[in-house]
Amino acid sequence: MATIDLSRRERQIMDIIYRLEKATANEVMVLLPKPPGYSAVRAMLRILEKKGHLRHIQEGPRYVYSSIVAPEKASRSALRHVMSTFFEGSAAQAMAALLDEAAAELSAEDLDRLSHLIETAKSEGR
Amino acid sequence: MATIDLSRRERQIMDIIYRLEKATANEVMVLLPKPPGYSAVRAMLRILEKKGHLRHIQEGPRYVYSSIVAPEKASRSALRHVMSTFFEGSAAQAMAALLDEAAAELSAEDLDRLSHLIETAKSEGR
DNA sequence: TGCGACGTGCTAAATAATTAGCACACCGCG
DNA sequence: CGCGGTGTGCTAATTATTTAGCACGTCGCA
Repeated sequence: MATIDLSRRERQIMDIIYRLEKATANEVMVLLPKPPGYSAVRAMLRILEKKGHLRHIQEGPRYVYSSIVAPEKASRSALRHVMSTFFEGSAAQAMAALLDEAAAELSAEDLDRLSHLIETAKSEGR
Repeated sequence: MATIDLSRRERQIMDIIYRLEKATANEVMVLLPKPPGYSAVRAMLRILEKKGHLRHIQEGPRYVYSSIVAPEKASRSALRHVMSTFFEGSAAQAMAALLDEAAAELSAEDLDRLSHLIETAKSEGR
């Protein structure tokens, strides 16, 4: 169920596919650290599919792979994992760190939107 | 520089050590998924130390391992990694997801604190 | 038609990760 | 003392991962 029991290459490939949403063997290959040969990548994709992490559709002549679990769901468990590993499971701490880390790249609009989300959460939480 | 080129066991062990801040071989072992034998764990710790990911101090009769990079720094890059993998590099999107995912477990105080942090960020960002 | 570029699957070899085992040291205590 | 428990390091074997190679199919085009 989790990225926690994937091998190194498997994890690297899953990351790429999450980032791209869908990808061919070639696209995966070029993004891989220390890219192996083409058939190595294809073999890994086939393994990941057999293990139930990926599916493929045939698009024209080639396979396009995508994740079985919805990106949104995967992102949630990635966030949970970071929370539990580094922030004692606290979302508030994680958000604070995120805010601090990325403050420079957040626009005023981003911040307004976030304020608004928080206000909404407050009123719902009562 | 990142967890991205650790093997599966190495990653699992680093996660545990980040979570605990510091840990002995025994502590690591019991938390490991499908725990291997004791000497397997010690071997991995030694390898991680040699690779420069861990250091140890001798505490009484045994070694206590901790991360070389400060937990705070490690958490930042973990967050960045999640951001770039799942949220197109956007901290705002990541925070929104975090808020949504964990809304139920956030107290009113948490939310107030976050509002305040955001206000601060707004005024600084001008 | 027939060749080259590109796709696939499968398999076996090379490499890396993971593990257990042995040898030894130190301590506390009957 | 001397033995059991717990710690360490190192090494070699097992097991898993990762890779390249081969055989084959399809398409487009000279």
